[in-house]
Amino acid sequence: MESSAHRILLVDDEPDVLEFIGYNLKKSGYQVYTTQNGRDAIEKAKEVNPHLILLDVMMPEMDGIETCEEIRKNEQLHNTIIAFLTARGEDYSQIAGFEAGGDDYITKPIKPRVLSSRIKALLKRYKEKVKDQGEDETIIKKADLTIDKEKYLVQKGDKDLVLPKKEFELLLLLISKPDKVFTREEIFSRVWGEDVVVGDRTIDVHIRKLREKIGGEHIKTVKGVGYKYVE
Amino acid sequence: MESSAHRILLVDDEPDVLEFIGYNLKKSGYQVYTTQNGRDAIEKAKEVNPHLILLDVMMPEMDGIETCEEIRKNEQLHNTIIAFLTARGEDYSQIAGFEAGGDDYITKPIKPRVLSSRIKALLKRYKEKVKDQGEDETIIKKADLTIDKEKYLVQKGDKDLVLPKKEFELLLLLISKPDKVFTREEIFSRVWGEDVVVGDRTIDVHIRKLREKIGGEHIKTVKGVGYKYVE
DNA sequence: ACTTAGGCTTAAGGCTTGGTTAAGGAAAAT
DNA sequence: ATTTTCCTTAACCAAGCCTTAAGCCTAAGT
Repeated sequence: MESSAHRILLVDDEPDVLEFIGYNLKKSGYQVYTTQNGRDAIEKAKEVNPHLILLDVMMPEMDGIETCEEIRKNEQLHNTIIAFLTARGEDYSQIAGFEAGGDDYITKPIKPRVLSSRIKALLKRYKEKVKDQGEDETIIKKADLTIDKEKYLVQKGDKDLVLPKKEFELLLLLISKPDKVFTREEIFSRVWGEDVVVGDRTIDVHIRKLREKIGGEHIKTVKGVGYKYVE
Repeated sequence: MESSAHRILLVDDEPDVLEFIGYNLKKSGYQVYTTQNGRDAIEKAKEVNPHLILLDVMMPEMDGIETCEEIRKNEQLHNTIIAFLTARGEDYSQIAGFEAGGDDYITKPIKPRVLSSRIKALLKRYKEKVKDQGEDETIIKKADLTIDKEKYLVQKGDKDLVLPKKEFELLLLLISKPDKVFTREEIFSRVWGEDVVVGDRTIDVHIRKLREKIGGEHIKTVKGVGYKYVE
């Protein structure tokens, strides 16, 4: 029973808080882990792969923001939901929190009832997040194309193609939802990342190379909107 | 591009504030509408159905709280996020604000960077709110028409039509409220954006092309007023 | 019947947007 | 250190969407 419950990692430097919140979470049926600082938190997170991390912002040595950024760097923990705990009135940290990749923000003092419903909502979101990416499948087949995420390999018919990273990821994105039009913005943010800035023509060039390799009929342009993959 | 961006309605009695914040929001890619008092705000809100309303608390005649309560009475605007703008230190108004149905509370003076990340978070919340209720549908069906926002595709009967961007968005707008008459102003503001200026005949031409493609019987002209979609 | 207001139609150009190519720099492989 | 591959940029080109302009049509008012 325990192992099927949701795992929550609780991080705060004050033992009283750990005690109090931890007790309430356990009572609600969660599997609770605790640490008292950021560094241990990262270790523990890698170890137990929690569904949700509750992270105090104000901690000595390594604060919550920093810890969050560190956690976000870990591929394995990509789906983990992170929520910050903070004292009322620290507006500033809220902003930093979202920028660091946090998903929510809970102000202390914490009322158990509030916390519990908030966490329920967060875990619901977790499920959706995971479902959206859905197919963790390493192999995708579409028409005459076979894509192997793990091996970074694409087969067209019976020919093997080796695509460079950017081209591969672009293809993967488009093919993940056939017929859906991806805007340039979407493509940038999913393939290049939020804060990388590259010129407008960069996508075109990659699209062109893809068309060259997998056949132009599959990738269609919707002018003024974006690109899509069709069978 | 315009109509697919998030719409923000900004309400403040000081033109300077409208100018400053408005400029920054536009730069961040939002579609911005402004009014200088509560009564106009309610009108504008009904018209453009914004995702987010930024509402100054201190305004002559009808203050932000009152405006908020009024807006909350409107069923159509039930999903709209409302955030208050207020000078630091007016703590009492914060409580009143939440009681009136506000979702957040932003203190002036406003730093652009702070505002932008705050708004990003708010709009994220909007999406969840809407998704929970299952709105924001990507597929709309009306009579013999099927419109797929995601695929940017219109099906009439069993024929696939690919509409250019402006035509597509125009159709989307009209069909979003069948039988409602959209004035030319409304259409300009929602499809072209607030600050784009184009001649009067432009809409006619697009309407004509739409009629040509989806059948003239669906789109009716109401002389002197505007256009509407009927079954 | 004439006038006028408002919308319809058409075609032509401008202008936005995407395609193409080549070249230079960065990164990785040898 | 050298070579090769990959990514990005820039310049130019092509396509077609968007807008405009001008004349036509219809309905309503004079």
